[in-house]
Amino acid sequence: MTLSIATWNVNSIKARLPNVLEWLGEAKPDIACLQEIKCQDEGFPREEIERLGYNIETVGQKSYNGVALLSRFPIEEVAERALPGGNGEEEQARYIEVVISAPGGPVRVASIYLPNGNPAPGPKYDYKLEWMARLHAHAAKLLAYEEPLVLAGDYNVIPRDADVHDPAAWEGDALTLPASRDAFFALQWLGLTEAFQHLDGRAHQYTFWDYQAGAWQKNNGIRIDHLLCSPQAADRLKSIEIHKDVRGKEKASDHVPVVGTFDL
DNA sequence: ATGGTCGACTCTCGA
Repeated sequence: MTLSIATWNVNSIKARLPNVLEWLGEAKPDIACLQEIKCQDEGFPREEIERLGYNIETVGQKSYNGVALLSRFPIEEVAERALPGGNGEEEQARYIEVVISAPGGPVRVASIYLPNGNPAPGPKYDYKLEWMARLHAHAAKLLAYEEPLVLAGDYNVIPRDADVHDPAAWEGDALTLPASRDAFFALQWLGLTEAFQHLDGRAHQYTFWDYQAGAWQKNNGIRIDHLLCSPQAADRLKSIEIHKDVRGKEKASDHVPVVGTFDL
């Protein structure tokens, strides 16, 4: 039994609905983690997506951020609607974690929109690092369950120089700063496996191309959308694919889907 | 080439 889990920063679900429906219809992921839905829960186009056979949970926010989780299989529990460890009130909509009743057994999946952090240094960068520290603490707790777990999303971290077209152009950016990379690798040292590097690892395989300056046409991209897997998920990971062609469509998001398949 | 991309929204910010 194969289970496919995708992540895609759609950059507004309303602006992207035709693209999202087309892609879901073709790729047919079992589970899809969406980021930057940029709408409140009541504004999410549920019916159109439910019609394709998905159960839906959202954590929305007006104008900015917002995450969603789509699943062909029942969502038996919404474990978290925010990343634990925050101080509540000004919480941004960047995290949802669910337990899905997949045919091969339960799988815990989170849709993650990690703060961008620019400009760095500054309060936005501090918030990014604080958020990553909270994610580290929460992931440590989840790993103790020793269950299949996939933390999928826009991490806003370029792991290696090989994951950016021009490392010099990104020097000093919050997506490549050593503290950002250190925090990202600290998640892996906990025991999480980054699916792309584990199975593929090729240089210059990107998941984001800026709208500006002809970045897509010049293939000036970066790889910032990742699947992090617990040992119980990584052991069953069979493939990882970046759906690059999606970036070339009309009205494309600046990110493309990344899809992992598992024998689960 | 005196602009340069998009999306949400009140007009300017975030990415």
